[in-house]
Amino acid sequence: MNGKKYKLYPLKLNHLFTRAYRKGKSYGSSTMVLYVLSGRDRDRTLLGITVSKKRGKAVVRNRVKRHLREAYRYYLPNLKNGKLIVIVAKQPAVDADFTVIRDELGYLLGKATLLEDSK
RNA sequence: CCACCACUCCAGACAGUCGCGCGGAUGCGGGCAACCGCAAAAGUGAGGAAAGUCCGGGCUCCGCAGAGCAGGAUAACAGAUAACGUCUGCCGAAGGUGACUUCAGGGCCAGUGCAACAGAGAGAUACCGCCGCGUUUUUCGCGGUAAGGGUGGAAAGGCGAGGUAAGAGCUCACCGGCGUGCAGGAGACUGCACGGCCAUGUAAACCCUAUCCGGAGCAACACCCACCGAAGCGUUUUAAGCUUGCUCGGCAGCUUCACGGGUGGCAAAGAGGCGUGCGGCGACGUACGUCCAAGAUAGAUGACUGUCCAAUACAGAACCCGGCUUACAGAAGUGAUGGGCAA
RNA sequence: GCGGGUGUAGUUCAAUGGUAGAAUUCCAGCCUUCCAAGCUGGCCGUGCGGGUCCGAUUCCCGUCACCCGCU
Repeated sequence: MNGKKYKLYPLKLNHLFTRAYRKGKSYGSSTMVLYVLSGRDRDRTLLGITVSKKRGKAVVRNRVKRHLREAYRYYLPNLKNGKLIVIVAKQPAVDADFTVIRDELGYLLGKATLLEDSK
């Protein structure tokens, strides 16, 4: 961590979500789908998380969102800047263990070449 | 000890590292302005159901809710409450050996409707049968009858006696229902006496009776900065629009399309919790003392490690309260009931 | 968050409180050299749990699922 703070910037605007779905490259695994697009801001990478109401009730959706956010935070120090990332949770993510979600997210981020020199 | 009943309470704890929302001492920067951005110390951060949105309020606006009709809700009685469809007590009914539990529990003796099929007949009857008379070999015809058979969820109030050709509330006793009177009770109701009458079921069928209800909802609404668009109707009687579904009455604006941002509302404090005293069978009221810090706006609680533990179920605040209903792993406690054993 | 609506056969729809029906699908048979079409027959049920009623798709309560409108 070497003392430096890495802040998580949320992606909130609807049109950015729509653009990520339409124009972004997608990478899938069993628990989630990753949409990646180059953003306008060079210094920040924005993260949006989507958990559909079909996945469960409020408690379930919140838990999935927290797991995804925490997993994202785990890779944050090695992440490239200037991207838009949208993570869509799939049904198996509801019952998945956190370590599984973390490993799959790492696999997808590597596949999308978003990680700088992996330590 | 076993079984069962009622009620109360908890909803994993502690430590460490990283992370999130609110908060902003303080510092830096931006904007014409409202204000915004960045860093950040202290402090602080979901529930008993936060849920379903089924009721009742607060609050806000429309508006002046003014009249009538329609419509909706509730339903023994008395109380509690801001209010309620909630709660308490009590009456009645049903269940349980019992502690106790459950009940949409007003009115078909106001009126109307419906009761399929079966059955002779569903508030109106005679199929079989019984009895009498005529005929007479049986049979058949006429009359009487509702005790018996059969059908049905329900069949002329039930049962016994008298009575009769056979029978029948035809008469009588008891019971049930209704009415009147008297007594008790705050009342529902209970008890007793007398009396006409027998009156099927269904009001979660229409309906009647009593009581209550203006409409919309924080995406309400107010303010600030920017923008000040288009079309249609109306301001003239009508028509159209809004006001409640309709009529009268009222309003001067209304409808459709297009369309930025921020602040307040909104959060530490109220019909608040706990304790004690007093009043009340109780719901609850009252006096005193004491306690209280979520406030997001794509929406904050997670990850890892260790210890303890019987174990973590149902589940995430979105203007705020009082209830109801539904979901739920378990843990703890209090009181009562029935049975067994021992003293 | 608020307001409103709908659940009937695999599908699209009916049904005054009185045996849940039609079309289509599917299956079997007939017809045909075979297939299609046609003809005949059959299978398939009221979202779920209670209540009222003699009897509930229908009436009442609860619950679940789905859909629509309002930023």
